[in-house]
Amino acid sequence: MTALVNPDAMQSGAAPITIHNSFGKHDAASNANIRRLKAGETLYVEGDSAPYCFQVVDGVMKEYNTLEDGRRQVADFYGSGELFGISELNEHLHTAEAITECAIRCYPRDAYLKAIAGSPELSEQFLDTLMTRLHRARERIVMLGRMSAVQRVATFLQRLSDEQDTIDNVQFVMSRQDIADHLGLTIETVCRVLTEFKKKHIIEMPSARLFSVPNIDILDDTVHGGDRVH
Amino acid sequence: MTALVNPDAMQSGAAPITIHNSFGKHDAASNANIRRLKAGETLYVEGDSAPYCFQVVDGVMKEYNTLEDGRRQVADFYGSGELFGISELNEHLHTAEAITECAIRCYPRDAYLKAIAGSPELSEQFLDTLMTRLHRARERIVMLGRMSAVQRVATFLQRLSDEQDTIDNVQFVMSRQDIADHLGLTIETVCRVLTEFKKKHIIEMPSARLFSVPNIDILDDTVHGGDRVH
DNA sequence: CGTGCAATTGAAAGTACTCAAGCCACGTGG
DNA sequence: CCACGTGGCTTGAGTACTTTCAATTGCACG
Repeated sequence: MTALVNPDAMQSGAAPITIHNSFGKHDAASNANIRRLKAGETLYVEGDSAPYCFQVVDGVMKEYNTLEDGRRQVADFYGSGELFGISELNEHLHTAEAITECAIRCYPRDAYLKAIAGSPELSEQFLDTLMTRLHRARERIVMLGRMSAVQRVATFLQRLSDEQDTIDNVQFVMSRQDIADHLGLTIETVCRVLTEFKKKHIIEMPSARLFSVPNIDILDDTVHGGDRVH
Repeated sequence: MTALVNPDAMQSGAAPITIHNSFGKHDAASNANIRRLKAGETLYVEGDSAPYCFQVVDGVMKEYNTLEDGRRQVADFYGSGELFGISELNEHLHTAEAITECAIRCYPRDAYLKAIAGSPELSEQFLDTLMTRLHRARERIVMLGRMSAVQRVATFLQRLSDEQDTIDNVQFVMSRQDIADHLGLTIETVCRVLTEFKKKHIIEMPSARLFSVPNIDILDDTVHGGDRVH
């Protein structure tokens, strides 16, 4: 897994959304500086020029788009170790905002690309990251295009559970609104589905920001054909 | 119309879905072989190992996923010049099928990756392709997550029109089913939206597989706030 | 001139959305 | 210490949009 500047970042269990990686040992980090953000603070906005690439050291970030009429679509969430803002051609295509308090490492893009060009190993790592991103994006396309609200929420719960590597007291790091904007639903629908899950004992929710999964298989079924059944 | 291998491919306006490129001059093509597919034929299936990367020489391909219950999601369409099946880590995550008769260049993946590693220029091109794919995917995420059926279809018509670089007699290369599966709609909804557009004179449809756009701006409005208005 | 598949249309049902109100935890100030 | 205001979450009622199911039409082909 990803080792980081700040060894704590990983163990602390603080970072609910996992990983991927990074520059590994290679020390392009030398000329990178750390930026700290409060929850809700914006790192860059859609249309900004993109002189830096970023990596989450600690905390959770989200990247999203806003439509004319104010509807939002959250492209992805990034947790400790993950790179983001890397695939920009010239300008940022999303807005990046801190969900929790964050520490972000900023790599000057030029140096970064040069480092990649110079090292086949680094280059491979980078390609890997990019490909993985593409796969994630495509999974989301399937979800948004062809899955019901119930399936989307169930899938999302799975993801959180996987990333936090537990079944008990999994945290919702982000607000209902963020979840809704990520899943292409409204906040109300997300709520309703969650209470439906509670009623069916698919999950327990000791508080609004925590859930447990008594039986993973049932959640799994829900992700797959679980609704649709009449 | 569709033209071919030859230089024409791009200029002729033949390839209905355009864009992007390829290995350029670099001759990794030397040890690549051409494979011909009939319409409807499958090049690879989700889960296949992925020893090759592909490039459309002529025709149009689609890549899609199938869910347990048979619902499909078309990830993307690829026209002349476009690379596909490139971002696979180990195995194919989609099924690739010919929509029209196709000629496909197949690059052995190893040679291909080696070529990339060896040439910074090639590597850059490849990165570029990958990034552009990611952007496309993310645009689709916004579409699927936050746009109405009307907006999705309008966006799709724009894309076709752009790619074929004309406003008159733009071709639907793919079936209604493919369009529906791409836009996350049903075939019926696609039809209804199209006839709605006809009635509103946003488009004309001399035949089921052709349309013209008398006034681009109206289509544009439709893509943006055009519905939602009460 | 059938046959068969693709596209279109209609009617009914369902799912998710909108708008609106209620709830709850928490922090502030009286 | 408790009333009050705030923000995030939940619930309810009604509606709008899409889907589902079921025909029907259109068109290419033998």
